Amino acid sequence: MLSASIEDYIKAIYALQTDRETASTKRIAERLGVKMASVTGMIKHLAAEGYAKHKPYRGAVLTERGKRVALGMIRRHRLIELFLASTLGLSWDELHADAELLEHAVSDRLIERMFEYLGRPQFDPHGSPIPSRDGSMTPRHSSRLDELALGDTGKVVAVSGRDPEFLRYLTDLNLRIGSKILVRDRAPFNGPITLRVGSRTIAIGHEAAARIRVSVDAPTKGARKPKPEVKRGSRTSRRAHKRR
Amino acid sequence: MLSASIEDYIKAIYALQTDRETASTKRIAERLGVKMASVTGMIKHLAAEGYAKHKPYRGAVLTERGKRVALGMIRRHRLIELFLASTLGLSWDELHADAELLEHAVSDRLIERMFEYLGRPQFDPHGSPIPSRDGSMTPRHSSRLDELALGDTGKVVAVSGRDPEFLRYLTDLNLRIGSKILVRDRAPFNGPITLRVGSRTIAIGHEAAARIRVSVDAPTKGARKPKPEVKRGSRTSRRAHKRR
DNA sequence: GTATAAACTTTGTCATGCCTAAGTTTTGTT
DNA sequence: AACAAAACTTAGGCATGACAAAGTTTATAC
Ligand SMILES: [Mn+2]
Ligand SMILES: [Mn+2]
Ligand SMILES: [Mn+2]
Ligand SMILES: [Mn+2]
Repeated sequence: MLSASIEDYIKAIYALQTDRETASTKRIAERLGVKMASVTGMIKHLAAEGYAKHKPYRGAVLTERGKRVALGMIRRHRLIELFLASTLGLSWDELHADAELLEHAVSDRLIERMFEYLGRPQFDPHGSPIPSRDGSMTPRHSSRLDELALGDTGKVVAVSGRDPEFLRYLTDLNLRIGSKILVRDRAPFNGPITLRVGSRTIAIGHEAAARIRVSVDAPTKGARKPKPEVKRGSRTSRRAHKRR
Repeated sequence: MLSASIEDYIKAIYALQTDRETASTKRIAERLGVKMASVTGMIKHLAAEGYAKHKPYRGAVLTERGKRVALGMIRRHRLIELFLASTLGLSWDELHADAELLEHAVSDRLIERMFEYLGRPQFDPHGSPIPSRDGSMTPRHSSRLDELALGDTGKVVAVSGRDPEFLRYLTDLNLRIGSKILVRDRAPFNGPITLRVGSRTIAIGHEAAARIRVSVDAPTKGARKPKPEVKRGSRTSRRAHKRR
């Protein structure tokens, strides 16, 4: 059995090597809250055990074996978050810390029971895909909110950061998974983005917007991109979504 | 924060000192699956931290502080078992092993959410009382099944051992929490006890019967004790222990 | 191209929690 | 009382996983 530490290191390397090609010692250390010396030691251990390859002074990369472990842990983590949200009604900002510990303690049997109980779900409460038992994930065509064009409409499908403060901030703004949005204005120089969310108009920083993933509606034929700050009728979206 | 090991040691000492006055090194070691030398070391550590008193060559006794920890852990353990049974529908033989690990990983916040979700329950799926936040437990007036008299009727309210084999055996016999039983026969020399359970008649060993707690019905005025279904039933076991 | 800074590794140390082997105390015979 | 067995403690060691300090490599600045 792998220790909780090892599982967390593997998860961290996986997450980091997903943007960049490789996970640097420094970033792993930051993510896990340990010193770089400890990371070097663990990378060597992981390499010795066949979970990762160590390129000295160049960081770590997971082997196939390591990736399998990582996806297994992500599956557990996300199922646990969804399970806690579904049963105890925890809000999305309360989930991560508990899941981070429980992922190492919940038995495989329990995980599979949760999976069935939840109806074989595809996504967790943050909109992230839940890897299947064999490690495949349903990908989703979505855009970063900060990259939408003026007038675009869409629906929030996922949020990256797991910082509770950030998630509560989004909740305050009425932004949650499924929220419909319309881009009203985009200030230049990485300035704030103004959105229509439900009946409210909000401004959100570039930083935050980049952490929000949106599925953009296909433009309706004949629909004009609305001019910014202009009063408009109801937004036209071809697709009939359940409305609120 | 206390380590999982320490929490398990404290729980073990609590359980052991509840029968006997004191928890011996040997029995703690057996219960936790470690060697006696390890137990001695840990007892000294617990004593140094104020959770227990060590009487060398005489075992360990928890301090008030230690007892508080023990009751807290028992509360967690039992709430987790009930929560898993209620949500995922795990049967009583599947609960203990998972709870034994989860009790160390679930946050206080989650425990309290479970407590509310479950409607502030008093008993776990094995019928054991769940300590309240302040450490008090609802006691229950019940008798060991092996001490019932011939003709007694009652309801199963709790089962001690947590061995899955044993619990599945009881399930096969139709014995679960709430099952109504009637004592049909008691063989002498610690022999089997014959019971009516629902519409079935079963025989259960003395050993097993001692692990089953029953709340005995008050005898109805005018009700006859049914005759044991033995023809030559006169070598009757001595009836009535502590009754009435 | 050299100097400095940043990233990284190596070495040695420490706390936990377990074990084996050896020694001590208690208990149970006879 | 005397001896053996059982229960227990002590001493020494090992694995894990963290850290600090010191040394090395790579990147950046001038
Ligand atoms: Mn999470
Ligand atoms: Mn974790
Ligand atoms: Mn249990
Ligand atoms: Mn435990």
